[in-house]
Amino acid sequence: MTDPARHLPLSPAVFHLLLALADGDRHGYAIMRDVEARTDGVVKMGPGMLYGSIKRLLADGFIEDAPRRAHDATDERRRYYRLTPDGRELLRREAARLEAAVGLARSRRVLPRKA
Amino acid sequence: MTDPARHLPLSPAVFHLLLALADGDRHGYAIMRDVEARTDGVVKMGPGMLYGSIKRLLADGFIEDAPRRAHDATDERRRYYRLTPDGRELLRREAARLEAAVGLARSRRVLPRKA
DNA sequence: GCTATCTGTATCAGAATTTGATATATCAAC
DNA sequence: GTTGATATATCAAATTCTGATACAGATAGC
Repeated sequence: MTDPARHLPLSPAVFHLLLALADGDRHGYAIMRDVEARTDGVVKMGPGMLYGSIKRLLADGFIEDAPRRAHDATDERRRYYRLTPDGRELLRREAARLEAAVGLARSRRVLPRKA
Repeated sequence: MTDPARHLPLSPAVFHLLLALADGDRHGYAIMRDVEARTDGVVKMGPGMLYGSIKRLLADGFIEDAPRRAHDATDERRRYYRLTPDGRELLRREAARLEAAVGLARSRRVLPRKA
């Protein structure tokens, strides 16, 4: 298993890329749309960022190719990806790190105290 | 005022750099120690990252030089920084973004539901 | 006094990442 | 059949990050 700590912290783009795969396999373009929609356009995913990050995550074993889903055999072009167990663990750790960062921001009064 | 949205999202290092200044002025080396301590070493701040980011943040008006504090006039070398109002706003927005990202992670079951 | 280590600021070259454009092709709608 | 959205992919240039280096004052131990 690739040591996850060496890959932390993740860039915002990579975090959201992995997060887009957390609740089901997606192809590249769908990842891109998901990320921009869920972050209200704050995190932008051009094709360079998208396929560059995918290539690296594949090489590091955090995502892998997923078999084409039956219900959209319509579009031949699509290439689907899924999280590996390592990828899910990496994402979980990064999410925990972000949670801690938010807690720090709260304790330093950058964010209001939680209701 | 520099449009804050253009600078979001922040890199983890820059976020923690600003956060280190949120509860009081600090000099470079103290920022470095604060960041590494508060993130348990996950976010590493070498001198390149530190002074490179400081230079950019000064140029963009998110931090500024602070007058030397009276109680440590002992060390002549130190150069203190403080957040500008824009810097504080930028930090607040980034913290809000992280909070939203954590919420997303929770809704996708990457993190357990909040106790 | 001497020396080692820590503190402190700063820059630089090389590596890695990100941006933005470009290329190519399929698909859906009209 | 033409347009625009979908889809994957690569590339050069810009930016950012890493790790080393440099320099010097402070501190602690011997």
